[in-house]
Amino acid sequence: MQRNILVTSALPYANGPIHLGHLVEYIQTDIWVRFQKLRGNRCIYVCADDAHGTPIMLKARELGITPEELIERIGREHQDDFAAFGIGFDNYYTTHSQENRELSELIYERNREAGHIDSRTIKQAYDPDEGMFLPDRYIKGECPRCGAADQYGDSCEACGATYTPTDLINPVSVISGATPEERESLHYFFRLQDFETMLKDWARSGHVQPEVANKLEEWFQEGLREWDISRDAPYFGFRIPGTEDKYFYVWLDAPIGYMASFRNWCERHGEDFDAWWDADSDTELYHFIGKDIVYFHALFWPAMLHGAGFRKPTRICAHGFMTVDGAKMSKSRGTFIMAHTYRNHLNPEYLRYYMAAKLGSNVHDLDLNLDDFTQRVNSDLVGKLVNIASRSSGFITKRFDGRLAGELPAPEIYREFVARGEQIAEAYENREFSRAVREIMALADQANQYFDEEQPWVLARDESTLPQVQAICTQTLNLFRVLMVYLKPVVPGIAAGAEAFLNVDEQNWQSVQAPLLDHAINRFQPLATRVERAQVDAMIEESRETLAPKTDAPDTSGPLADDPIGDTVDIDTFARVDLRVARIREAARVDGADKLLRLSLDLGGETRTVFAGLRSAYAPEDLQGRLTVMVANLAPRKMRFGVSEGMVLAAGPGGDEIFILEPDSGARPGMRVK
RNA sequence: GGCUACGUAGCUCAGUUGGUCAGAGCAUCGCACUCAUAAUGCGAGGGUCGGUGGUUCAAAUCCACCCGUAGCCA
Repeated sequence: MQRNILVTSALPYANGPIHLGHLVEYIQTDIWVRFQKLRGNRCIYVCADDAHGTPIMLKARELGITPEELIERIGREHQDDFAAFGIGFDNYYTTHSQENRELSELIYERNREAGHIDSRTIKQAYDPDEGMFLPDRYIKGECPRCGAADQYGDSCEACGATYTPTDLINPVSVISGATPEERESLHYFFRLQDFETMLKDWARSGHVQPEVANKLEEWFQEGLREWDISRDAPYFGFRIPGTEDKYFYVWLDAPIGYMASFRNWCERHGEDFDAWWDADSDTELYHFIGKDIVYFHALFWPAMLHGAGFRKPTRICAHGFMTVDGAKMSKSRGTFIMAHTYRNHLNPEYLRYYMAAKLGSNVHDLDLNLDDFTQRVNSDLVGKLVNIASRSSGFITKRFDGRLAGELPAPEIYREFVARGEQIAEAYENREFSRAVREIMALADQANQYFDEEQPWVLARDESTLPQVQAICTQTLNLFRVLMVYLKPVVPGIAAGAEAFLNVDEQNWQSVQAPLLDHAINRFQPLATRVERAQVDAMIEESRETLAPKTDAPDTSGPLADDPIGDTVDIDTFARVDLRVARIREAARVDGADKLLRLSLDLGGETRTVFAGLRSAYAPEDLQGRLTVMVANLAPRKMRFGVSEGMVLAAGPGGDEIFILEPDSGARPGMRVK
């Protein structure tokens, strides 16, 4: 029976380009969708740009254009990248659409009528210069617990404390630099707690992965709380009906964007939208998302839908993040790779294959190991798979005028290949792509073994055994055809090349039931070429050049824009800061502190203990023995872990981008820096 | 800090309910072959399954604690 399946990927935010981390999700989703279509199911894949919110409003202002112009421009870039990676959306739309406005209002109104919306006045930080309320991430100040400078309004990256912006010491608006005031404002809330019973039942009945269900259990135990769904003007989004200056929070209309994109598709294809979204619809709804947005998709989203009388998702499929060579993607290391940079150097089909070879149905992170990538693509795709056609087609073309034999010499092997298709299909269906790829490659090994055992190149030397050569190659090419169909969801481009070579129409899962016999094929041309490590290196180099912190002209989005040069000070003020060269004698992690390292600094006659927030960027052993610069006359500060007797100088925004200062060779501990 | 996961050969990963579970691919080494994009086939070496305790006749597999890694804390 044909299934009707609606599939979504999370909406990319319209303020920056697509990178390899994004692509894990779109490639995973696309493989599943292509598999469903290949199996003969009706599967519609929709997505959209997530176009609303404060960051987009501010980014547009920074660029001197309207938000509409910004999201239009970014949307085009996104779609261009997706097309290059073979992501076959049935519809790609934007959340800034009439359909989305109508559906957002409808879902809100229905929930409000059912009593699931509250409103009340809350206090919030307000930027008097900009005339706007400030999200937590747009306020910075000193951590109230450990005193670390330059921390965001919601949590401290140095000590991990969480708090509200009003707790910050010396808070400033990131936008204007003004000191935020506390002001009152009326906000609207979605009563998530009304849906507790329904959500528990839903979460426990197989709609999410086990790991996700565990996480949801934890949230249930903490108790569900209402969710603030409104934001004050100015805001780029949809105004809440019945208000003058309140807007829907971007996360309210983002998932509704899935519906809106689908409605847009329905209108253009004459499809009945309601049949897919009514509470009792028998269609399936799959959402592929990253593990970071489970809360929105497995709690808020089903609750909102339920409250508005719509159907709930069939399945939430969460995946992990991508790392490169075992570490978080890093701009300075060149491993923060944009989709566009990748395709300047490498074939997108290879990334699809590599990801498929490592993706399971779990939420584990996926590591792109660059050496492994190169070897795996060359070995599996070129050496094993494509090689089957390459090594057998020459005989057919040269000796038999491109014609396959009339029957298979080993039909039992062919039947086994066909039979194995069900296990492979099951793996695809359960999103166990790595298992599917393993099975396909095991069959590819079998095909190569068959060819080796039969030794057609020996038989070709004798006229009398020539018919056997044709039979063997016919068998081998038929095995190749089966394998290409099985791998078609992963590498659609290579599969299309194989179809052209085999001179057949577009293949589907059923096509392999009957072998290709007494049939003319085309001359073989390389369907995939080997990857050279130099290509990978060139890609990394380009990433580094494009994204590493720049030192030249001021950039509208560079460090100077984010953190403008401070007020002028006179030389005497500066001279009061006593900077000294110090050697790092010891560096060690601090138990209980995620961000800190304990450093023993030799000042040439005196040793100081300093706690520095370097752990996210440096391993202790990398620091030992190095020279650096410290503030030697900073007042000691008592911390939870001991007293810090100074401060080490470092640059960078944080995370893995922290760079300690190091004097030129020849400097000795204790020397003054001036 | 709390929580959710993860830590198995040099690398990337499989290992359903505890009992041929110590495996695969790649890499390395040897042999064979020459049809093929130096591709393929056969074979070999390599791991006290993060650490320490515990439960059990039996643990990579269950429990506790510790170490390391990632993410979440609305």
